[in-house]
Formats: sequence, C-alpha cells, structure tokens
Amino acid sequence: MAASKTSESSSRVISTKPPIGCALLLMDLFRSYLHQQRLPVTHQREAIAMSLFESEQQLSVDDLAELLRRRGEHVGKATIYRTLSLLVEADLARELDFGEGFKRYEHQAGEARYDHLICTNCGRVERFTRPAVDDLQDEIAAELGFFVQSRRLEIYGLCGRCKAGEREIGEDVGVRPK
Amino acid sequence: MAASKTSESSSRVISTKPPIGCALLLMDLFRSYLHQQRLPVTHQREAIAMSLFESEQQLSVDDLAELLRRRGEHVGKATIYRTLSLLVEADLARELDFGEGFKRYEHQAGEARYDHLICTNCGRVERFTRPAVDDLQDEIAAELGFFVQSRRLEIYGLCGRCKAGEREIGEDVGVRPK
DNA sequence: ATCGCTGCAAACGGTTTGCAGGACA
DNA sequence: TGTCCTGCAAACCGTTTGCAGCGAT
Repeated sequence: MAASKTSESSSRVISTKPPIGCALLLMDLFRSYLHQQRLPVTHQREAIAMSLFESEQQLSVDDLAELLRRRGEHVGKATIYRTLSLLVEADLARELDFGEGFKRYEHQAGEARYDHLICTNCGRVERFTRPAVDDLQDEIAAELGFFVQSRRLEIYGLCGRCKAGEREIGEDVGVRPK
Repeated sequence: MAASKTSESSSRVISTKPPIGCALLLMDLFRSYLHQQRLPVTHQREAIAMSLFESEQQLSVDDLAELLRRRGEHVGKATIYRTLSLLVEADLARELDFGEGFKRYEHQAGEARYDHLICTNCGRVERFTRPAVDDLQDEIAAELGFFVQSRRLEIYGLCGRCKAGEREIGEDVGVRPK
C-alpha cells in the first residue's frame, strides 16, 4: 500500500558526469567558508562536498555513502550528515524532500534555485527555473501579505519515458506522490 | 541550529470554528467510502474524521490526539494513523509536510486542492488556490514532457503580523524553511 | 458468528548525539 | 598542543506493525 521507504535509493543510477569546473569552483567556496568559520578543512569534508558537487543528481545520504565507498573512501554517515549541514549553512547545497522518507541534497551556486519535476514511476528528477514562477509567487505573497523567504514547487507525474510505457507502470522507486 | 523536532506542535492554537455543514457533508462521504469498501464505521473513525473535518487547520497526529482527548475521547495514535490513511485513500484528506519532522493533514473536498503559504516565525498557514498556478504547472510539464499527477507549492516567509514585528523574530515554531 | 478494528507496546528507520581516539592549524 | 573532527554505537522520535481482545455488521 504505502510505498516502501526504500533507503535503497541506490538502485537508481548514480552517475558523475557534469561540469568539473563548476565542482572545483564550489570546492573553493566551501573551503573559503570553512576558513572564514575557522573550521578545519578535513579530507572527509572535501570528499563529501566533491561527491555532491560532481553529481547533477539529488543524492540521499546513502547515495553519498555508496558513492564515497566506491571511491575507496570510508566515511561514517554521521560525518556525511554533519558535512551536509555545513554545506546547507554555507548555501552551497539544498535539502530536498520528495516524500520518500528520507532527505536528498543537491548542490547550488549562489542565487540560483531550482524547482523540480519528479517522475513517480522511475524517480527521475528534472530541475527547471522559470521567472514566471517567481513572479507568480511574489504576486500571491504580496496579495496575502507575506514576505517571501523561500519556496518549494514540486510537480509529480510521469516523465516522457514512463508516459510512453518504456517502463512498467507501478515499478516502485519509493517516490510517493501527494 | 536545526529546528528542534517539536512534536509539541500543540503549542499552536487549535481552534474548531468553521463550516459545520461542510464537516457533516464530508462525514457522509467518509461513511459512504467505508460502506463501499465494506469496512466498519467505528466510533473512533467517526471521531477522528470529524475532528479533522471541523478544523480549518493543518493538524499533526499529536494535534488530533490532543483534540480528541479534550473531547473526552481516548483514541490510540496507531488508530489515528490508520484512519488518516483511510481518509487520504478516500481523497477526503491530504498529507502535508512542512519540514517540521512530522506530517500534517488537512481535509479536502473533491477536486479542490490548495497551495500553502507558511510563516516561518509563527507557523501560521494560509491556503490559497490560483488558476494561474495550474496553468503555469501545465505549461512547464508539457514543455518538459511530463504528465502531471499532483503538485506541491509551498511559499515560506513571514506573515503580515510577524513581518510587522508583532512577534519576536526567532520564536521557534519548528517550521524549517528550505 | 465473523471479520476487521483497537490499543498497547515493540519494532522500524532516518537522523542526531555522546564519547574516546585522531587530525588539522 | 589545543581544538575540532571522525567513527561507532546508542539515543531519538515519528511512524508502522504484531497481537490479544473487542466491536460492527
């Protein structure tokens, strides 16, 4: 009935393709942040941050642990949680919750924020940015007297492939639509 | 640092003001659903559903337990969880997650869906509906090849009162902005 | 009478925390 | 050399589940 809380989200492909330059830039920002806070730049912190910065996916703590293990790094989950908190504080990462029973994280650079489309069948996540969303949000907030700090827009549905029936409908990936 | 997982969300005022007629209508729908599923209409189920239907707020399981206790009803939390699942299946309630560490629930009637503005200072929640949001969502989904099943739009910020400084900024209500 | 429900308490699972030993500056 | 970190395991806490007894149909 209820989608199983698959912390085995690792069944999803975890690739490490994207903009290496971007990752290095983010690493510098992270190191600067640590210096500024007078916190040590440890090997583990660098490894965790780099893994997140190199991925264009939304990673769970288990995903990160798996990714690091494959690189031959042994990092405790407690350290991963603690480092992710630092990255969020430094505004270099964002915490996401797609209702799977655990959190995911994605890197972010500066002012850029994304909204998400999540496939409830295969778990694919598509990020997008749309000025129109910001405008509409501001309009609504103004009308109801709110001062906006952040927002969260998630659209759940079937991605192109799943819509076309490339995968069996019902293949459970732990994503629970609202 | 991290907002404490205050399951003591009951510190928030829980009132029971709104449309009684609507609540009774929803009760009938719930009873119909149970009959249709050949499930017993028990006293506990009616009490839990009624409490949710009579409230215009987003209630946690603890809120509901508290509300029921005040009415002199002793209902186990397991039963509340189980009944809420039924209400969600029957499409008479919606599960919400504002990042507090626990779920909230609000009743819903038929096709009506709401988006939310959440005050990160006092916890106030304002529901709203905007056709423009649906339009924009459809446009984005179409462009990215998705078939929409549901969505979630939450705007976090300061409500009119908190913006005006009526409450001390920083008063922690357990709502964690993204 | 027969299911299915209910309450209790134990189990579960993601996240947090305490602590002894180790690493950065 | 002192401070902060790390890993482990235990604690935490919202939620789920197993089970014996009760209630709805």
